[in-house]
Amino acid sequence: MPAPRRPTDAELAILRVLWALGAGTVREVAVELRRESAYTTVLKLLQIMTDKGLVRRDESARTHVYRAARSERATQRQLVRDLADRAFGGSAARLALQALALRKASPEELAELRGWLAEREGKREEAR
Amino acid sequence: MPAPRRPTDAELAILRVLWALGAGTVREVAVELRRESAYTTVLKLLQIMTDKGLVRRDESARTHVYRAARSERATQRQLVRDLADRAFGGSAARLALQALALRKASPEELAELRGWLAEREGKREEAR
DNA sequence: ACGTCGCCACGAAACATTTCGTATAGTCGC
DNA sequence: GCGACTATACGAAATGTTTCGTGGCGACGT
Repeated sequence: MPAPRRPTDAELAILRVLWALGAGTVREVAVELRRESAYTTVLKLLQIMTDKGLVRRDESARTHVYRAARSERATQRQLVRDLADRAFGGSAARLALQALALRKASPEELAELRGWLAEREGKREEAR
Repeated sequence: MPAPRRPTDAELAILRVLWALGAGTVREVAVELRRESAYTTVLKLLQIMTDKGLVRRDESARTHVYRAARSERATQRQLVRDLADRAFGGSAARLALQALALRKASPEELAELRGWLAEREGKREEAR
């Protein structure tokens, strides 16, 4: 149970909706994905995802309410680590560099990046 | 053929070997993946990948020689963009920050990152 | 009470991925 | 030519993913 498998594409699309809503019924999720999937498709996916442990289901009411079992952040971490392993020889830093080379970062994002690097530098100094 | 589909896990494992070798026969690739896949599995995958346009096959000799159709770099770009779209709302910069938060960067990688950021700063100055 | 509607469960089709066995044929040494 | 070895091609099973239809059940209005 500590290692739920990597979410598939369709599962991830549903998780995105749940993260945005906080929680939601099948219909609410289906409405958000209307262009992509029929109601029963979303229902089936959510049932499968419940079995897999990707979402949790509150069955106290007749209309069930679903929540993502893991945070968006934790899932992103898992996906990044997975991609780093599969395509970047395990180096998340190399992955990061490729990502940065892709598009222009916003000033806020650049500031975060500088902050991270500065903190990292601080640690190196301390270590002396 | 601007849009070959995202390589699957098994396909990516083979591409990694081909990028490392430059080019290789089925047997050479299979040897690298010995623990994971039987010879005919690798052969089948390479045949499928040829159809998909992921690799190119030189059939001039009896023993065919395969090459990755796209560079490692270009494929990484595609995968990063894909993951950014699927899990980071399209923001490659946020993906990069998550990758860095994994804290597994080596000194060399940190240096690269500093270099990138410095260059970036330079551009901002120039733009004034 | 009855019809209608929304909801969930289930099954199954359609498709993709991954695996490997078997068939077939070229090549080399003898 | 014959046998051993290696190569590709092909088929098909096993598994995973995604799709949706149908059926049954309860709630609600009239």
